[in-house]
Amino acid sequence: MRKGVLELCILAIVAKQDAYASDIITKLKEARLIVVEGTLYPLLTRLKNDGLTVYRWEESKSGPPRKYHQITEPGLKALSELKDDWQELIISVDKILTSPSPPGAGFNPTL
Amino acid sequence: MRKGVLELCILAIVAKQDAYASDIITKLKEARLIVVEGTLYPLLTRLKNDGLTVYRWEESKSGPPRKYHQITEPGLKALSELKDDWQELIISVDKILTSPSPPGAGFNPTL
DNA sequence: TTTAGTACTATGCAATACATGGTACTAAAA
DNA sequence: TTTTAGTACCATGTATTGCATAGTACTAAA
Repeated sequence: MRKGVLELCILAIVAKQDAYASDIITKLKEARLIVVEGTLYPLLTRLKNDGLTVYRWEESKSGPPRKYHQITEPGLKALSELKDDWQELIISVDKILTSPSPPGAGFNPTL
Repeated sequence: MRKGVLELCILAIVAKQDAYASDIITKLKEARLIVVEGTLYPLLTRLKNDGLTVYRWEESKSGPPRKYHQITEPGLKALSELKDDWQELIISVDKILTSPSPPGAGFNPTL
């Protein structure tokens, strides 16, 4: 139901600019979404295996080479669909949370 | 991360009025959230085991007795916290989706 | 007596997110 | 030179969540 929110965020990030894992974690953290390596790496592998992203290696002056992830055409399409799903979920939950209480509800002498 | 959206919806529904399983499925469906029995019953059991709801049996004229679920004080507290979490998640995802692209992003001659 | 409708329950599976630990490269400190 | 710290990628196991499937049990109508 609420499947793929993290996927949505990561696709959105790499759609804006190619990024490697630490980049992505930093950007998620800036939005107060705490994600750790153990979550992110398998997810990036999944996105690649599904053809939604590709990557290239780039050397770094301060450590091992970096895997820069880049979105593909199918990735852009998936991103668009995930955005729509997300908006629909927000609307659905909002309906539940704001729907009016029927008369008499909330009176629970036995609680 | 996005843990407990269904839990939020179900707590919100029973907080408004005591309900049994088919009631809840109907109300979720009205908000375009499709949930089946196999998902709902274990979740209702979990809520009860966590002390967030209690239930009472009521006889029915058309079938077996119904288990009416009712929210408890801890349940109301949990509902309030889940609502806050949900709002924060919406804000976080929105930040990711609307954050500005850095200069040069989107120019990918190798894609 | 059988069939249909309603409602609750049990079991197993797949996906998601996390914890944990490991590998490997660079550069600075001992 | 060797050790330590920092950066970055990867693998494995586990808990939770949600779903599929199948089964049980009660009532009422055919």
